[in-house]
Amino acid sequence: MESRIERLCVEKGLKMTGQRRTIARVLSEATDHPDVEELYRRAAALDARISIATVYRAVRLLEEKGILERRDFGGGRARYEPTEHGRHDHLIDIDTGRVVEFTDDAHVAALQAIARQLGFDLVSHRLELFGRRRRPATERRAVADEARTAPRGPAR
Amino acid sequence: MESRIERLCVEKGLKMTGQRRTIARVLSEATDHPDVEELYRRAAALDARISIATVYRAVRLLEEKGILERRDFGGGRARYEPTEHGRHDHLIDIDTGRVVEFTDDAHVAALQAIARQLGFDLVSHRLELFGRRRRPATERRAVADEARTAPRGPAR
DNA sequence: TTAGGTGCAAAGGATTTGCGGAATT
DNA sequence: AATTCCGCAAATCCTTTGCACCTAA
Repeated sequence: MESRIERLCVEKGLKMTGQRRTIARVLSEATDHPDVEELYRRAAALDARISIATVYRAVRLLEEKGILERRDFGGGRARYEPTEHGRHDHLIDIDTGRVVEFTDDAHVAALQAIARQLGFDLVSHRLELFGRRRRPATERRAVADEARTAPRGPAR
Repeated sequence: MESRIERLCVEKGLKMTGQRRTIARVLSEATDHPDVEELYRRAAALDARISIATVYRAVRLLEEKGILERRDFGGGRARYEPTEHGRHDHLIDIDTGRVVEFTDDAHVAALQAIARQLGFDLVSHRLELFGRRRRPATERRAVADEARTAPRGPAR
């Protein structure tokens, strides 16, 4: 069967080789935000005759075509996700690196106002929250006690 | 005279060499967000016997000491600015690359609420706006007309 | 004196690219 | 058949590091 990303590739007039089909499938099935290395691993598991250079070329091409979006969550490597129509931002768990998506419709208007105030039209924005998982109530009390003694500064 | 950053270095117990003093001065005088290459250029102009490796080592050290903050505005290279107490975010002019700072105190509470709702405590965040300079009123009308005909999508 | 800094050049990690051969349209 | 793509290895770009030599404290 034809994956969603593959369909988009065809619409854009891209030549569909076996490798590209595999990469498209991996991307279509991904629910996370894999980096190139990870995409390569997943693609190679389905078809061993794929090189990482091809993966790099594919994500670059798909980004140019607007099918993929490149993200940078720190850590030096780019991460990718399929372009969606519903805009969303990301919260990164600083302990595990896990990424949670959320929508912030309520804020876009506020951001536009800020930009306008500075003399700009808002074209796009990047909002990332870095957080730490909250513990259950009992444990949370202990954490609060600890914090009162030695408050931790903002991390990064 | 002793620059502001140099004073902070001394407070942190760093050994003040000639190179480091020069870099501290360049940083103290910067009002923008230079990358390492640019810092190197400015420092070398004051003291030719500085190597770029030293600049890399200095910014890394100063970041660890909390004197500098590393920024990533895309483009592959890190950019630096002195740590300030008033928290601020950035608006990047997509046409010129110029960076404008603004404060967003009003939003922090809202961001905390979002994080909590997702089960996290907010540790820090990154907010960047990408915008385009607004034109004067007469010209703006023309732009609006144009937009009504062919609305432009969110850029990147 | 000595712990820490510096320059240089080599090493690293992520990403791109030149090239001859291969697969798609 | 023409165009586009692929694998491989070499090349690039930004950043870090090993080593032998300085220098602030």
